[in-house]
Amino acid sequence: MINQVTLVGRLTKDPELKITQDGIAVANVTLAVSRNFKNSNGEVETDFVQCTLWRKTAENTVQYCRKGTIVGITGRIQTRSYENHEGRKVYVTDVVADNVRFLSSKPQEREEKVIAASQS
Amino acid sequence: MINQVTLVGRLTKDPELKITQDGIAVANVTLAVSRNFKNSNGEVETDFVQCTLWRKTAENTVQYCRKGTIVGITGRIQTRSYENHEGRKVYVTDVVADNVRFLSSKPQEREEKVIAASQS
Amino acid sequence: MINQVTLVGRLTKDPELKITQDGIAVANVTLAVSRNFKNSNGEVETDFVQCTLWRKTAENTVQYCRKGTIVGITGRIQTRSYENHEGRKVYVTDVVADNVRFLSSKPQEREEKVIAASQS
Amino acid sequence: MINQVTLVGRLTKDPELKITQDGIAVANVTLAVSRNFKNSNGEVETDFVQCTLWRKTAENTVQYCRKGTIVGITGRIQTRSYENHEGRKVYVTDVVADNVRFLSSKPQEREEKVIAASQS
DNA sequence: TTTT
DNA sequence: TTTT
Repeated sequence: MINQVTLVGRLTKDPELKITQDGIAVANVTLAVSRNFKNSNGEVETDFVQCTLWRKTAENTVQYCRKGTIVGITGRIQTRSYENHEGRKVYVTDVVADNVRFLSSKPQEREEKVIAASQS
Repeated sequence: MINQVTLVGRLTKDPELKITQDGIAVANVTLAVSRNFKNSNGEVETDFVQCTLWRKTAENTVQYCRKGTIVGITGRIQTRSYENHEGRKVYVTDVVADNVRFLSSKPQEREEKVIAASQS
Repeated sequence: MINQVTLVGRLTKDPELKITQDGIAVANVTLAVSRNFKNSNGEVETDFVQCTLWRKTAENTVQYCRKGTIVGITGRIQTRSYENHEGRKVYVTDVVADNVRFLSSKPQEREEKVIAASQS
Repeated sequence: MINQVTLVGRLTKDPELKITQDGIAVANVTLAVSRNFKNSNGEVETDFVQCTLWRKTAENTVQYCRKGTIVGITGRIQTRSYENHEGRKVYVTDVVADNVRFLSSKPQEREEKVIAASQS
């Protein structure tokens, strides 16, 4: 069967690396994907799509991308469920990336931004 | 920006037509998409993906498809949010179809199944 | 950058396995993909798309598929060029598969068909 | 059946508008799509994919894009055939776009470049 | 809440 | 919880 997703959009935040209990690198990012048509109010709507990146893909994205970077992601849709603190089953759907491409010109390094911030 | 999904899988239920307050036909279906590799326990895992179909697409799917029909869907991922009865914001993610293709041999009509059931 | 193709269609012929000079298995197949709208003459048009399968993917397809089998292929578009016998450069475009899924019910074995043919 | 292509790459030339005999706008462009892995010589290979754009899509692309612009195209693969001047059948495969997105920062206007050229 |  |  086929489950294939292609996204191009902007990162809504600086991506952050987490490490699972098994020592595997992960990053959860959300992509802002603006549509190319306007709704009845003349506004461009944008979809916000959650994505999960693993290992090298996560590490590279955290290293090379920032809030606002345009990124191309291919992967598949996945729904996981867990029990919340009230014992209710909660469903979470996201795109598990198998590939991430960096499409916008190299963003500022974090260091530079920190310096810039400390000077303003 | 790009937000493009292609799915091929089986309907987990007979699809049902609903009509919105504005008189528009909708159907919510879920697709069982088995992966083509096995997990560490040697089992084929399957992803369950929720899809929303509108108008003619909804009507045709309800008319021609049944539980188990193999269906190809193209569309885009969308996340909506609403407040649940406890006033908490709940996020729901699904695929809004722009096209549905019927890929398995014509399934039994509902009538036939009712007859078959009443005879067994 | 992104180069991603998803096809679902029928094999136009029984697939055949070839072996390259380096001993690698290949199969060249063409997929008949009918469109889901009619042209101005009320006919459903169909696109014929050439695909190249390598190694295990080629072997499995040759083993499990026949003319008419519905198959889902994901891959990328590639253009190769070569000089023909007249020294003219010829360009050939096809889809290099990274994945093939078998979507139609198991087709007849070749042996069975041979037997059937010899009995008719 | 399904025939779906997603490309992100750079235009190899300034796109040009042509008008068919029926008065319809067309543009033929080719996209340079670099792969994200290296071949055995350590080089990044790039695929060159021909695309055909129609009407508004053609007009907008010619107006807003230049050689080098990063562009996202969705569409379907199509093979046409024609007889060449020697009476031989020639097959041409390209991607017929149903959507084009402009992904790189606004490129220079053609006028500006002409001015710049005339001043250097 | 899951399909063959 | 949202990006330019």
